Amino acid sequence: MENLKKTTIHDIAEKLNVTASTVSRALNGNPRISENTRKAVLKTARELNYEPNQIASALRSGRTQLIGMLVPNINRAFFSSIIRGVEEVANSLNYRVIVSQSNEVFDNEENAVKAFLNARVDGIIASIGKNTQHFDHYQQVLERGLPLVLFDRTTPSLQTSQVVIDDYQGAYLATSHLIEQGCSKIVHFTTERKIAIYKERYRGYTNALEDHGIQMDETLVFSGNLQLEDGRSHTKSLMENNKDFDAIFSASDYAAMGAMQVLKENGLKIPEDVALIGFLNEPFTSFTDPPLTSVNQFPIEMGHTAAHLFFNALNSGKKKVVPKKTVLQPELIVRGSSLKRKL
Amino acid sequence: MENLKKTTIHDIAEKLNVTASTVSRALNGNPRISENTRKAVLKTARELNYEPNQIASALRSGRTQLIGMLVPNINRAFFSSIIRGVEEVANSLNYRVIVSQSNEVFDNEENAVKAFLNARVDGIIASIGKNTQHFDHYQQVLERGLPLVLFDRTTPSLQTSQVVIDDYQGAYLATSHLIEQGCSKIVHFTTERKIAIYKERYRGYTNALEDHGIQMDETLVFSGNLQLEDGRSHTKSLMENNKDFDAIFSASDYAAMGAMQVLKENGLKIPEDVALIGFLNEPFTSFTDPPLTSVNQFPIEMGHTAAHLFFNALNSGKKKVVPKKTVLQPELIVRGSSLKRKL
DNA sequence: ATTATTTATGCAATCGATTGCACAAACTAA
DNA sequence: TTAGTTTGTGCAATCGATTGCATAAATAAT
Repeated sequence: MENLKKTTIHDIAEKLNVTASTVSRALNGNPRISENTRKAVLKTARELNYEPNQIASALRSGRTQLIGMLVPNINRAFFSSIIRGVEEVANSLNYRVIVSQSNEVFDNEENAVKAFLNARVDGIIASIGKNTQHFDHYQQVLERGLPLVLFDRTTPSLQTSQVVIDDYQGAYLATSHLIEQGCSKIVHFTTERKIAIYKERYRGYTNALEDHGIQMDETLVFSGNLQLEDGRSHTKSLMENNKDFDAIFSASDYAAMGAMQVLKENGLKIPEDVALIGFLNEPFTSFTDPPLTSVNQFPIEMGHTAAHLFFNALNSGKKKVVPKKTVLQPELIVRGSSLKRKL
Repeated sequence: MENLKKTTIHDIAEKLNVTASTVSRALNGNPRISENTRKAVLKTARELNYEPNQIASALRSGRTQLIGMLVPNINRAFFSSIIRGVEEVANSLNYRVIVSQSNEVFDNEENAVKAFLNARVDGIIASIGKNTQHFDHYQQVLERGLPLVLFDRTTPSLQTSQVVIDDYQGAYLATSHLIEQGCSKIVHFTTERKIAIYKERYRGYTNALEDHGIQMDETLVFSGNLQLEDGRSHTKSLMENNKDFDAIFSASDYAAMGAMQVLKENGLKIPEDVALIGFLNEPFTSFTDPPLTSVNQFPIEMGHTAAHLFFNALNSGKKKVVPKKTVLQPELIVRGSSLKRKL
């Protein structure tokens, strides 16, 4: 059949009457190898169609050139864009990314991390599951001296680098924008505020109100799962109770979408009767009618940043690096759903 | 510091006064090991917190438990859902998935495949880039005896398993539905029809027209990149030329969305004046106004199928398997953009 | 010309698990 | 009892590349 036998450094060595050590060094650009030998090795390598066996290299050197990447959901635009960002940086440095998803289930998260360690990844980039309460599995990663970078969903329990966007600022911008548009009775959709990011968004919302001298009304805050259905039911409940409100700031685009549907079903005009803002800038937000104002988290850039933090930690070697926390600034993308006054 | 030194089978062996061979066999369930020894090994392994080094195992056994997965774009719902599907199956079998994206650039595709081979993946699952014309890199995969499964974007040039949906059927269903809604002057958005899937959709469109006795009008077929902007410009050109049409069947949801925007901008009612159907059932399709009728490709199921084909090929070992082609049946998801008559 | 230094390469162990073959002990059959 | 099996382990090579240490050859210093 075909030439299935792969060529190794030994084949190259034999052909050139040198040893495998020399070939290895030549290929790795070791300065102790003479220019002539190096050239000969490279030439022969090409001729024999040599391709390094990364597994063998990994075993000996301890570096697999693999990054384990853990996300709650791979098929959500926000996360897949982050993966994309990480990958762009990683691939350019000849690293590969293994992806796993937790589906927000703690056991999956734990298993994925273990599987990564068994696969001997050089480090892990992860976003924590919604229901994760303890972090031993991540702690183990750190104890092995492997780089660990957390993004978006992080925890103060772990002493490690992380990248988040300024959720507070995003919420503050959104709420302020609504106020500037003349709204004052602003509803907020959030979720049980255990996770930092939702806490921060809530804080941004309340502070913006306060800074503009608007009295906060707790009955306008709804807590749920931030899915489409939650947005729908919150809005229905607003209507049924004849609540007086002129804007909704939702911590999620999906819930905002649910609100938009119910508002339209009830003949309310957006943004004239109720202005609407979501969070995350999901791809669909520009396709709704009216297009949905949202907060862009720059997921691809977040991926880039996560990767850079990762390689920083990786290259600093054994010497402990001070964990770095990068906070990206979000951007309010103003669209029709909140723009009452033509600028 | 911490106990950084990982325990190996040698540590277990030493503690039990047996050899590493025995430990290895015990851990792998080799029947030649006595029940007692096996139990002792497992117990000690647990005590010492042993975790197998997959790299060492991979080097010796030649199996890395890694699948290379290549997609054009990871942050597109269709592809990320397929990845999700593959992953679900792979992880349950203790395989990991390395993901790379080609961004439709041939060089990237080639490099990614090479990188996979260097990483010694056990096989590859891929969707071919739009502009890929030759397939040597994939041929090499096959020549090495590695499983290769193609999904969605495939080619007859490669003798290997593949999974696609019945694009013909999807387009036929869509077009027929429009006809049943009373439309007869049906526009089609497509792309240069080199890639099988678009050819098939075109064929489904024309055959449906024919079967319903409608004369095909070539001037109603627009070829472009199927992005939002393409949909917009095609539709504008229709309007400017005062074309007589009552429906659009787009081979992509994005182009359909572009059409929807322009139609609405021109005061046309959807579906009364123009009915509209897309393809892919992107998440946003249910959020547009009116919601966009589309063709569901069942991406997660496609991922499952791809994975199953992969493991079939993998487990059949050296003996050549007959490549299998699985064709999934699509489903027309009827939404407001095409539903003229209330059912 | 002799010693010291640099340069280029080889030697051999190593990473950790797997596996074909050998072999002792225990058991069965004749 | 002796030969023939079966059962359970050990031995040692192997996968392919890396790397600390040794060393021969070439060059520089005295």
